[in-house]
Amino acid sequence: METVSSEALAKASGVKPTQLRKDLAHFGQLGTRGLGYNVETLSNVLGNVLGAERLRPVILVGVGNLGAALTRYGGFEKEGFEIAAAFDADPDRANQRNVPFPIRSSSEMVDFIKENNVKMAILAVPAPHAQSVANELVKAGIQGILNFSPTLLETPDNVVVNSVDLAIELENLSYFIK
Amino acid sequence: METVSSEALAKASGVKPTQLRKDLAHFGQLGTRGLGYNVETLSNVLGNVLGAERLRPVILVGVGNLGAALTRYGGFEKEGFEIAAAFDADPDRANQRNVPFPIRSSSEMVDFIKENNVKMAILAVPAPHAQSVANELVKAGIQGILNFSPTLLETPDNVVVNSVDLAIELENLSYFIK
DNA sequence: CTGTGTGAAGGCTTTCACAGCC
DNA sequence: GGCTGTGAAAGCCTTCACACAG
Repeated sequence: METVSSEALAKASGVKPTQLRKDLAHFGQLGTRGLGYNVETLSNVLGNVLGAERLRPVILVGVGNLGAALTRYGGFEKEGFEIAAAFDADPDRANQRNVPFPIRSSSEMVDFIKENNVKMAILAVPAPHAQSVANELVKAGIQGILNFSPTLLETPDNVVVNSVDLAIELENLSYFIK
Repeated sequence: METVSSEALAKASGVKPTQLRKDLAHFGQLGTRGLGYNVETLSNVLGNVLGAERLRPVILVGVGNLGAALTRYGGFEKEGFEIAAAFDADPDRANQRNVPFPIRSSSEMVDFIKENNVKMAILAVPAPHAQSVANELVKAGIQGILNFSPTLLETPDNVVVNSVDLAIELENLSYFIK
């Protein structure tokens, strides 16, 4: 399969063909009229746009129930992310959750971030600690935080936060039912 | 604290005061000019809107890494949801994850949904099984699915799907970094 | 003839400005 | 005077219609 149409891509991703074309047009003239998009070219361009050409290191902070599940999740590698290290305030407790790699003490976190030039962190600590840990992350040079705690994080403008609140996601659903 | 201003609520939730007022106005004349919103009244009205006045039962389907973490997550009760039951294709394997309540076999799922009039399901099965399990859920009467598998679920129009793809959430973040 | 790229139109959401009520 | 409710304006995103290239 050499080429693919906006129609096929749209169906696969659940949007309308025009939408997809408009969006792709943002990144240049990617398609060929009458033919569609060259699969390899498109894949490369999007890879660049998303920064997926290299394996991007991410750290996990907080190895409780959810954090431990994330280490075993496996879906991140597929998208080009690698959990470079996991940190917990109590590594011994966290190590009992048979996580596939060693868990370090939070005290080593800042140094690790700086030494390995890590830019992204997954934050899965209890809500009361989320803000203070986020502050540490920011100070250490983290630029993006995927936040799983039900907290509104305050960060400088140059730090991006993406929050996933599982209870709120259920609430969203619930609103539309009956 | 009897009343609260749109400004205070806005700061707490990370939106602008005008935004918040416009949104609340959708549900009627909730505030008092010059005073703000009565906390109790507002809480009751929003509770009704969101259907939070009663504990809404939800079932969990798929008790793997992520599913098990969700059972221990605890944040759902706070929003008025109760995991009424958990199902897995292999309950024995799943039971080893020390989940706080018994896990039933998938074969009992459809009956349970019908008997208990369950309307919402959390779907945390491996991607290859997501669609077929979703089909079963829909047939049994489920109206809302919180989908954690990286799959585009096909469902009838009267069934609402809210998908959370953890890898994509990281990807979103990544796009904004450097 | 097929299927992309794109200006224009349309629709939706946010913000503004201020009238109106406590 | 303080703070909500709301029409109007602005901004943003989606959809349409079609020109144009292969």
